[in-house]
Amino acid sequence: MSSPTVRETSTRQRILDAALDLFGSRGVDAVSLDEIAREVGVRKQTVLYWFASKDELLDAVLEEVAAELIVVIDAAVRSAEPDPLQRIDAVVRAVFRPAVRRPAMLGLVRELTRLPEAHADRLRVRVQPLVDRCVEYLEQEMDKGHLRRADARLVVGLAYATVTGIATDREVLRAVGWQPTTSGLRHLRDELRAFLRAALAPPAPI
Amino acid sequence: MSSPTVRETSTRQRILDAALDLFGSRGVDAVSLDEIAREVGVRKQTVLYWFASKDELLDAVLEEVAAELIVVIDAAVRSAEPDPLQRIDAVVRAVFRPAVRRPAMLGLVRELTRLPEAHADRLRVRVQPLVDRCVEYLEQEMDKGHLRRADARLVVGLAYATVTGIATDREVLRAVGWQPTTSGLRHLRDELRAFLRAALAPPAPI
DNA sequence: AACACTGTCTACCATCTGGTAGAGAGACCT
DNA sequence: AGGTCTCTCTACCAGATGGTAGACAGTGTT
Repeated sequence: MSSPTVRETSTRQRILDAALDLFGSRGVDAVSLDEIAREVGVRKQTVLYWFASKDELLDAVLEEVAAELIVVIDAAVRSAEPDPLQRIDAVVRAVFRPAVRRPAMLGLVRELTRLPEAHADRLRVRVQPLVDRCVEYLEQEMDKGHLRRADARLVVGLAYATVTGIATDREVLRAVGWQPTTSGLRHLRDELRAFLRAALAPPAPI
Repeated sequence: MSSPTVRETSTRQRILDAALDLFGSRGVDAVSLDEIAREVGVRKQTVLYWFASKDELLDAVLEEVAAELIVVIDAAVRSAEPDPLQRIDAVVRAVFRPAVRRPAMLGLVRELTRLPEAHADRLRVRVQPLVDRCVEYLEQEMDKGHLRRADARLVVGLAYATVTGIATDREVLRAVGWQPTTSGLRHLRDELRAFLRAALAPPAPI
């Protein structure tokens, strides 16, 4: 099909990347095809050549987000420690860097709520198995007493909300006086880990 | 000035309300003045009569959000128990209902990150004192050993992110199979409270 | 009766939006 | 050389957007 000729940073891919960043950081409706094209250094009609419509472009972007999210999280989940708290910690560490570096990514996930259901479903369906696996795992560990007893489904949602919120809501961090320096980043990550660990740990440790 | 003649739901106020809901739920850029006007049952030019421009309307909306947020949170903070965990619990309970009932409210706060700084500042400046007071309070309680020792500023940010995220990210809740029924709501609220309590409680209780 | 003020409206306008039609340049194939 | 295919472009277009100008009706005020 559209197998690349030489460079892998094909026009198509560059459009996808630019669209992800713009959609995620400023909102889908607020970003015009002209703007995406300008960002890539190309005309709007070139964008429409690769993606028949804005809708189709958005679908492709969501597909990419799903793929990246799945890769990052799945890898972290698999290669982690046996202790659930450490395993969760590994996921947070793995997610944190890309999330803060590229807030558009999670920003786009957040954007889902504002999108027509058809689009939202496209991403949700892909991520769903991952969520279900997480829930199942948490339930097992709760049963074993390794995690605080709670509704595993909602705990997944709550933990996700915490991570996403802190990674995307820059204004909130500004309001509490946080600075986006390197050490600030590390500090934030560590506090986030401690926060989640405390929220998930069983009430009476060992 | 624009003191209402008879009904308090003046055109101006109805425009503000509609704008808040639309801006907050769908994004500022994605909502047109025509749409707001249609929602109110009036022509676009009437909107522009009350607010000279979309920017000015947005400013007024942000001002209203700030006022409401401050009232709700401040009241909960003041009228609460002496124990910090119970006090936090009271705040969560107080914020939760309006937040879930009118997600546009917190949605608009989230929207700040996407807005020009001038607008973001307008709200942040108003909420800042409240944040500072919260931080100070948490620090005191941490010193007394009533709360888990942590960076109080970031803890405020994290707790806020959790509440806002769970209240506004409907898609996430759908993904974990949550249903917006009455009992579902209560259940969600209780899990949220337990989650935050665990995240903030000191490691060795009593 | 004349006037001014208030609030809503109709009539426009320049600009931007997503999208169509099709030209043109280069690469590849025969 | 001729033809086809791939990719990017210019030229448009219909509709929406934020905003201006000003008409018009109702309500006091004098």
